[in-house]
Amino acid sequence: MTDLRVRFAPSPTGMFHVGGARTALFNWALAEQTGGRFVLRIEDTDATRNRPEWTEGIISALDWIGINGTNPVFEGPYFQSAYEPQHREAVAKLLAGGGAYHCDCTREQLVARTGSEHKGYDGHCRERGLTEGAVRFRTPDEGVTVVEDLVRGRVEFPNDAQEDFVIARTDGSPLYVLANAVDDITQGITHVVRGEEHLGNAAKQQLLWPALGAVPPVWAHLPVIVNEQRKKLSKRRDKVALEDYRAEGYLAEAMVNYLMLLGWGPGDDREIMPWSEMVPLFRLEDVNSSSAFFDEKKLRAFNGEYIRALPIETFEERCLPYLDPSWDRERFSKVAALAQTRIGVLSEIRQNVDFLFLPEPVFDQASWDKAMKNSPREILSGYLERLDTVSWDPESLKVALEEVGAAHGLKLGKAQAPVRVAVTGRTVGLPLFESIEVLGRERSQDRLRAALSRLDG
RNA sequence: GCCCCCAUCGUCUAGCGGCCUAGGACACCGCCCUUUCAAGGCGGCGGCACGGGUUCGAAUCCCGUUGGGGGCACCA
Repeated sequence: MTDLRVRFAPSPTGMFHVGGARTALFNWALAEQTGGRFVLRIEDTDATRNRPEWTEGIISALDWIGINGTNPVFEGPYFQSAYEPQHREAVAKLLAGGGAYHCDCTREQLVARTGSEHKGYDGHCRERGLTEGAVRFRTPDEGVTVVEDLVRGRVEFPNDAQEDFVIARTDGSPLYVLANAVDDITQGITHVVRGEEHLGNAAKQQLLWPALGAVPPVWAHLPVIVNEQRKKLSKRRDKVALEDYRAEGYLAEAMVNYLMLLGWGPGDDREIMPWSEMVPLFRLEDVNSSSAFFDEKKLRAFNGEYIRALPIETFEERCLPYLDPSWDRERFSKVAALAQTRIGVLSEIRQNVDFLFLPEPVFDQASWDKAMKNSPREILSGYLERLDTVSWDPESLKVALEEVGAAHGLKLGKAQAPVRVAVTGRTVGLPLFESIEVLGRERSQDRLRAALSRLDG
């Protein structure tokens, strides 16, 4: 099937959602695997939330996760608002063919007639022959509407529970369900792959497509991504902006890998897998139909894997945005490899190496207290003295501290604690003797002296 | 209230009637390695929501219950 056309149709909002990213990725995988096309359509019909920079944000977010270019073809963006004439034309056509009718009932009148807030429209205006008012689509009264969904199977919607829904407002402007269907038809979409929250729309659109003279697409409704409370991810309470993860130092490859595994798996026991290997394996039929929790812990573990797999030069470059520009690049290079196995997100690089560049290490009292337990003065001053003459390499620096520690009955594990905090400000971090080596003799000694006077102060 | 979807370790999943004593990954807990912390290695904890069927045989099929979730706008 080389004529597959999928689409991703976000409405422009301030930030691009990880859920949207997964939907886009699934669509993109399908396009790539079949040599089809991916069309981006910005659903901007709601003028109240529509700014040009939102669209740019969506495009750059998609670009970041590899959705761009010509293989497969990235088509668009199209703007739904630009197709309003077609939408109106479709409404007119439906009106003319009897598939839709005008209605001037107000919400209040409807509730008064049916005696309920939840009954739905009662068909009051069906035969009134109005020429003005909102436009309602005439739905069947009996039987069922069937949506054949690739991830959910056959889904049946009883028609008696489906009201004649509005497709155009009183002022003539078309509504989403209609516009969305018209655009999909116009743009030759063959597979509609979107979030589960649209399943109800599919029931309406399954009716709309034939009424508009088109054969319905293949439907696939993906499970929602949820938070720890099992609620759909919401921008209000959850961390959902792709950009935030990117800024923190998550690699696109890790994000893509993780997102693909939310609702889908390659079928074997592998999880860390490059995009190129996932694409040929991807099948909508294999997508899970139950909701999936977005687990940042696991994402971070994946990210760590990808970070460690980076060639060292690449790793260093990727770290640069998280370090001060004034910090010496060569000095950083000397410890980069040591830091690479110690971080899960790029932004964590800073706390691992800052002591090499700051005039004084960043101390926190808890670490200090914890490390200055066993003969700290003796260790510090003893080591300070040894540093005058010791040969400047990690092994010698280590042996020297071992000896100082032994003189006070402390093994290296205990003896290194006060030195580590004195030099780096922290109780955990890069290997100590490599750190001291890179820091240099004078600065290391300065820090030991400073720690000594801090102990007395 | 109505419609729809879903249900395997805490989490993401493998499983699509016998290969299951239910596999992997993340998380967690030990041990090893070790100058701290990681990384790495080894091991452990932990699950088929419940009740009925169908079948020689059910995590897998059917029904029900319970529990979650999504949707019911002249929003998208």
